[in-house]
This record gives sequence, structure tokens and C-alpha cells, in this order.
Amino acid sequence: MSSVKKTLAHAQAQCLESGSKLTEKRKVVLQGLLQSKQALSAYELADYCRDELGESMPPMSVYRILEFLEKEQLVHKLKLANRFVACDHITCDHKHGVPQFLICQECNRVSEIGLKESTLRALRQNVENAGYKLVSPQLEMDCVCADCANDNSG
Amino acid sequence: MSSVKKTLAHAQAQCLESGSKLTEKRKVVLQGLLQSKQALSAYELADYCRDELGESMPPMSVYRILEFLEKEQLVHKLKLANRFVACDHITCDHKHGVPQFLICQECNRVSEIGLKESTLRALRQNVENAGYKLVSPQLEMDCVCADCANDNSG
DNA sequence: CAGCTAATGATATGATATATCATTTGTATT
DNA sequence: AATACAAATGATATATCATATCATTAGCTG
Repeated sequence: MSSVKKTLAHAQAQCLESGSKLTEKRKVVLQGLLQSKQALSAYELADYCRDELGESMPPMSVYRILEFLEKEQLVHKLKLANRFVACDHITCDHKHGVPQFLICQECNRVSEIGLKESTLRALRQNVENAGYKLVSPQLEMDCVCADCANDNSG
Repeated sequence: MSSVKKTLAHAQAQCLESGSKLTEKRKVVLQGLLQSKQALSAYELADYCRDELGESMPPMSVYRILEFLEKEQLVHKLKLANRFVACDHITCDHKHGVPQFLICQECNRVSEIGLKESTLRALRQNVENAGYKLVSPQLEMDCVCADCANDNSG
């Protein structure tokens, strides 16, 4: 069983558990996002599903499905890039904290990291000192991944 | 001299120094952003200039002017909100580091803060551990400001 | 004032996203 | 199987943010 297949099976089980269903279409969308290994816009993802997975789908359906997948925490929306990524931890069984994202500006590759608790605490303190309340500590950071950094220097 | 007027004068001087010009139109755009005390989209800002400052301007010009003001570091673009804010430190004379932004989801008010050096360092370390390189430590965070938090609770 | 450059205006178009209504599919009940 | 209901998907229109390009105007310089 491929890694993607395994992840999809896991996702399906997770949905069942939460009382929802990972339909065929939803599965295809999630598969596309998993396979592409990139952050994709809804429109790009619709193209990917059509071209690579042979499943044509109107972009509006992709949006709706992404919304569903987000609620199921199988997908994250990256506001910084206006793109979506598959959650990096679908096959993990333990609950995760709020994720932080490193987005490669060059290739849209994304890494999901967990900041150290101490760093988060410091951040929160900085914010509260300014009289604000952090709604979501989901940080998104403009980065360059190791591969792209090498390409540029070489 | 009002605070806004003072800031505009300061901005004008700063432009002269850098060999550029704060034209009338540019001044109006900056004034709009300063007065509104909010993050505004280019289109919203065009409306604001027309309605509140009596200076009609095509949105495309506003985009161009915002680009100029950004280069002069008089304005920041917030990717998280797809909006623009006036720099909080125009009237300061010393150079500032890369800013971080707290964006109120309710009212689009924005606070520009400087994270403590230690926090930034920790953040950078977290990112490098993941094999990425931070392009810009300009963080943007979804928050709720004190006023809106009160409104909601009250 | 001729000629150049910078700034602005106008238009077209692309990209991301939301709202709404119609249709289809799946499921439960009789 | 037939009906009825709810969930999922399709289709269309439109809003919102943004870029590209060419035309026009304003301001400066010799």
C-alpha cells in the first residue's frame, strides 16, 4: 500500500469516527493534495485532479470539498499563499497543537512544524503586551526550502 | 498641526531625502490610510479617498501609489488580510527592524509590534531546524483587539 | 518650447473566492 | 420497490484582489 493510499485510508477512518463521510470526490481532492506535495490553489487542484487523476471537477466543488476537509482537519488553508495543503499528520494518532507553516516562496513546498512551547509562550506574551489577543497561533512564514536555496546558489 | 499632517510632512521629507517625491496623489493615499486607522484594500482606499478626502482616483493608481509607498517604507502590505496599513513609525527617526503585525479580525485595526530579539531568535532556530530559511520575519497574526474583545463579551 | 522622464489615467484581463439555486445521490421508512 | 428526506455535487453568477499594458498628462531640463 502506497504512502498516499495509506494516508487516505487513515483519513477515511477518521471521518467515519467523526460521523462524516470521505466520499469518492473528497478522496480524489485529498489525494491530489497529498500527491502534489505542494500548496495548491483550489483552481490548481481542480486542474491536477483532472489531469493527473482523471477526475474532472468544477472548481467550486473543490472549494466546498476543501472546506469539508479543513473542518475534518485533513487540510489546512494557508492565507499567506492563498493555497491549501494536506495536513502533515493525518496518519498520526495523537492530537496535535496548532500548526505553524513554512512556505517556500519558490516552489510552494510547505513544511508543517510545531513551534516549541516556550517560543509560542513568548510570542503570546509579546502580543498580549500590545493589548491584543491571539485568535490563532497558526503562524505562516515566508521561507525558502533547502532545495531551492541550493538551486539559487549553484 | 494635526498628527496626520505632521506625519505627512515627515513622510515628504523622508521621500526628498531618498531622492523621490511625495506627490499630491501619493499624499492623499497616504493620508487616507493614516486617517482610516485600519488596514484597507486598494479598492477600499480608493473609495475612502473619494468619499472622505474628495480626491477621486482609479483603484489601479492606488495600487501603483501603494507600491511606491511600500518601497519608501511608509506603508506595509499585509498578506494575511490582503490589505495595506500605514507604517506606525513614520515619525520616528531611528531605523526599525522588520515589523510584526497584529491584525484584528473584527475591525481590521492593526498594531505593529517589534518582537523581542530573543523571541525572533527562537523562531528562526525553529525554522532552521526544519531545513528552511526564513525569507522575511514579517509575521502577521490573526488577533482580536481589546475593544472588539470587550464588545463581544459585553 | 522641444524633448525627455516620471506620474497618472484607462482598459482589459487574470486569479482567488463566495453565494445561490438546481440536480443528483444516498439513506431511511413504509 | 416507492416515497420522502437529507447530503453532496453541479452550474452559474458575481464579488474581490491584483497585474499588465498602452495612452495621456505633468513636470523638469537644455
